[in-house]
Amino acid sequence: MKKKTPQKKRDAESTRARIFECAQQAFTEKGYDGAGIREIAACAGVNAALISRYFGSKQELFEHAVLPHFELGDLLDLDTSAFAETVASAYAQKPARPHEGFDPMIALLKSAASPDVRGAIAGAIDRQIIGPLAGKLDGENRAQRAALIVAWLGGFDLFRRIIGLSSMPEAETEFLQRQLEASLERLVSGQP
Amino acid sequence: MKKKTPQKKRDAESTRARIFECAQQAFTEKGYDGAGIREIAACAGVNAALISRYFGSKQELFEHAVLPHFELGDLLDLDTSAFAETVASAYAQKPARPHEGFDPMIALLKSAASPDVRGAIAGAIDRQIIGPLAGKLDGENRAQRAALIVAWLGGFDLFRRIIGLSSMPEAETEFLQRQLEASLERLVSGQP
DNA sequence: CAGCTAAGTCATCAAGTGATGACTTAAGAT
DNA sequence: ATCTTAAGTCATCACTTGATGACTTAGCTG
Repeated sequence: MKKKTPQKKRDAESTRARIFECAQQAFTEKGYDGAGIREIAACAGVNAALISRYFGSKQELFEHAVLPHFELGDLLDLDTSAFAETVASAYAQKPARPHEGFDPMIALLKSAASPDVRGAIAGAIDRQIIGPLAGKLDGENRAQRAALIVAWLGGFDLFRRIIGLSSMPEAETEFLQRQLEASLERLVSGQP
Repeated sequence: MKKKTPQKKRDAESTRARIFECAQQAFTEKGYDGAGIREIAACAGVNAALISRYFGSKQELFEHAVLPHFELGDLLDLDTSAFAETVASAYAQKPARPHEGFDPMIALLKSAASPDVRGAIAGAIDRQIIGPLAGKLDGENRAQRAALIVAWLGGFDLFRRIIGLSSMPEAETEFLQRQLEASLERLVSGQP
């Protein structure tokens, strides 16, 4: 949680961008409840009141800074056969414990308990992840299978990278990846 | 969050029990950060100061009231073949949205972001769940597989019952159960 | 340079946090 | 009946939280 680029003064656009970056990082580190407006403002080199002025409320800041980044991105371009392998590899290789920088999944998991943003989070996931992902799948119960994929990956990140279970450490990458991949494969293919 | 049994006066033991119940319920509903000491005290019909006196700190209250209930219970008696089916059925049939009463898994998930208790949670899971569960399993990588089972169930509960994804509603019990069971089966048996 | 507008700051509010030490009071023992 | 000890209360501290309205100041335009 340090200051970013040395701010050239009075440039609303870049100030806004700095606030975004700092908010993303803070929400990733501490979750919605844990991150304070003043802390974010300090990181951005700005007075806390400005954040309220720009975004109206902490809640809206979260919604603008974090929620839009719930997305599949490149993953959408993969064909279904490569999907499970690619995603499993990506998740298993994320660093196990100290995550620095913006990670939307971590920010989501750490903020899920806060009633202020829980609804918006659910909506964003449904719209921006489950929907598109379900669209890629074939067979039956696509939306449910998409949701289960998200839940599986979320649980993985939560217990490995946030709670930090000692049985899921850095070292075990390959084994974890294989297990993750096998379950994803099932959900992607939709076999009974 | 209502008052419980009408307190007969000056019975330390029953007061302690009332505080425990209220704390369990409050932590389940709002998580560690969201639940306040005064709120819990009010529910127990007791002054907030008493809680500090009894337990020293909110953190210790959480550790005594919630953590000991992370346990497998009856599940430990099942043979491995029945395990996946039983657990999948139990999890799929939990009510999807408004959970009332103490649910250790929900309390855990909602409190995982709080640095005050994260470490203790990790320890409790490792000791009280992963350990015993790994002991039941055969084959290789038992602890890792046990951890993945917990992560899978945790993710399921988190996205279905806390975040409330619209694709995992009450109705879909059977389908979700089948998917859950299939993945658990793999992790339990340890096949590649 | 003058002046206007947007960018940013300041002081402050009201509410709520967990925690503490000194107090009161009820219940059981003598 | 009194006395002691434990059970419970009260007032309060020191802080933090998000939010607001009035203020200052920088930078562009004419």
